[in-house]
Amino acid sequence: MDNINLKMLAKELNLAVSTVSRALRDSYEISQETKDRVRALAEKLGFQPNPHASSLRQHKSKTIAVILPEIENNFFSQVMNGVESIAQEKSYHVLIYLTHEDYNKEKNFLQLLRNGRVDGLMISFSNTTANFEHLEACKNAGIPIVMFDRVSDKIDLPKIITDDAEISFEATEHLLKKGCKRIAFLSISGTLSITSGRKAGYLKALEKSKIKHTPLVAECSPYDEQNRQTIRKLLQKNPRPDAIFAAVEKLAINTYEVCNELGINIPGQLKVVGFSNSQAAALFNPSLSTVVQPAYDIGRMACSILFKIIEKKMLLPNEKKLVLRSKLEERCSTTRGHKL
Amino acid sequence: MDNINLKMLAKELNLAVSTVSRALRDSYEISQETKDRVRALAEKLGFQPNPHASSLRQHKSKTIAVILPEIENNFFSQVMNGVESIAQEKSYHVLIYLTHEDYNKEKNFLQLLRNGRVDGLMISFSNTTANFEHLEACKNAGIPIVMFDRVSDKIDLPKIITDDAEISFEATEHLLKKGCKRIAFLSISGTLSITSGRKAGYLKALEKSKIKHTPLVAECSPYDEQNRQTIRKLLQKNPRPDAIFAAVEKLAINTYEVCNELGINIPGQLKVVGFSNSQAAALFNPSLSTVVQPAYDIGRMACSILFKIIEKKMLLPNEKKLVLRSKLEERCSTTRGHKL
DNA sequence: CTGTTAGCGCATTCAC
DNA sequence: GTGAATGCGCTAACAG
Repeated sequence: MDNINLKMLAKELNLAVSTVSRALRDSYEISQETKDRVRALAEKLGFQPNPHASSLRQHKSKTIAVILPEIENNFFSQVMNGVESIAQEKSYHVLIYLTHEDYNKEKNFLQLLRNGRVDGLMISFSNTTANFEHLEACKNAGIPIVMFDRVSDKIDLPKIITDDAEISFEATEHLLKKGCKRIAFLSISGTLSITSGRKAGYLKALEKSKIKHTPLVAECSPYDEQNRQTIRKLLQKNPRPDAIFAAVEKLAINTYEVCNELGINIPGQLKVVGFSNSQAAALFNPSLSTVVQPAYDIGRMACSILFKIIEKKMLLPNEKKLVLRSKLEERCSTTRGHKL
Repeated sequence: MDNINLKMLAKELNLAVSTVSRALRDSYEISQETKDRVRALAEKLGFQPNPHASSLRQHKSKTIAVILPEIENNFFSQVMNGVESIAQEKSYHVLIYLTHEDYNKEKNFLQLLRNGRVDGLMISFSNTTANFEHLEACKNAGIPIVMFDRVSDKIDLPKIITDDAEISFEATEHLLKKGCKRIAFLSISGTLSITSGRKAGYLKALEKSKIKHTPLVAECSPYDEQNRQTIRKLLQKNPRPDAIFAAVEKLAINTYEVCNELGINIPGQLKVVGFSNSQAAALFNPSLSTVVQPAYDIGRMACSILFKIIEKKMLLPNEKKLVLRSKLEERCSTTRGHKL
């Protein structure tokens, strides 16, 4: 029941603790014979070195942390998948923290990570995060950090992002090309980098268009019912928007729900395009045109770069700010159709 | 840059290390004045105790591990969300490990957890897991363990599951009631508890029905394209099944994809019901009838019970095997309709 | 109420 | 090649 440790192995083998330690770590100073004996016994007893002891001793934990706003979201779960794939290659452990869009939680988590618990961390900010002292504190403590997706330019740290403004411009132009004249933009509240990027792309496309209608921007929340209410109001305006660009997956879903409820036909009366990483978007009624982010790759890249920092390798210039490209998938929710 | 530690605080305050340690942990033996002084300085310097040192000393890590087959799946991400909510209440850290349905990875992960890295662990088996020695080893090492969803009766450990057989019986009867006469059952391969439970419910419903057709069982894989191929073959049989019961979310999605491809009308030519925890199932074309599992609650319960074990509290008899109820959501993919 | 001392289990000097 | 001794940073037992 009590865990075996080096001391027990050493006693059993009539060796010194240090010899056993070295043998297990394949030190060149140890004879093959001794290594074999030691390993055989370790194997037999299922010896597993105590990670806290070696972390304490070596000042490294073989652990990284990922701080996310939420996990019930295809984007973030795909990111996690990517992160984990790299961590597994490196035999690292992964701690996961969910802020639920709460700055205070984010702050507390970062505080807990400030003393050796992890060798590095990756973060995507909550939408209530307005200052970055908590991250600065970790940075100053010397912890390797990578930001991804929801990042900040106010901190000098590597970031992995996507081409939010460009792809949003493209998505909005796509709607314009389909004949839309009153396009609404739905996003989560806050001053998130992705929100402003996506909004900028939307505004730029409107600006560039002949129509130049007043932008219709609605800020949403993390709560489905609240968002449906916001969307209901938006769609009951007169004149009604003829398109919605949802900057976040769940808002596209909420839009569909409200349209079903109000009997608004997509794409006849309203065209919809939304950010989404769900395979199921193609199965919606009608199939949803989406902006797909390379979520898995974001996770892999962010984690790879984190390891480069941990291993004190030099970062290439483009690795300090890596921009991956999203893709617009045109489907039936934006097809040109007769109004019903 | 160098982290502050108790020794530095003690020196600065002209106190003994142990006094500082006790003050920070609010020991009753320390005077209020000293506590205040210590805390003020600790606060000022942003002191955070080294977790490895205290874990080593106290033989506890304030960390639990969750071992999952995958995360890109609404069921598991909701479970994670539930787990995390409890862990956060307890101020515990959460390590996540993804087996990707690979027994060897599962085995390696468990091995890494066998020496103090975590205070407890939760696991849902991979579908390639056929023996449980790896878990037994952890159990014998005295690590608190809870199994959830994909569990095994071969090990005497607390399990949180859902009423797979009952709800599958109900789902199959639902299809029968809608007039289906050749119902196929799609599940992932392996000897998973959930697979056999769901299959048993399906078989029992067929058995009980007047029709008693030969069961149509198709085993699928983790690979979308392979599964679509399996489903294609199934749907090109003559006579063709008139219903599919998908025991796992992604297989329902694959079914829709194949139907779109082959021009098979749902629910006209084929009715579909699938396990799914996706909010978006209601937006499918047609909306998908689903078996919804209480995933978030599974996560919360599993984690709560794990903490009861960690805290050495007695488990109530029903906490050793807790069965939560799933719910059948009837939607358009199973409405009675004229064949096209 | 506070200080001294002794490890937790491991990796790393430094001896021999 | 191997062993003995030291300390990572913290907590706890024992004094006083």
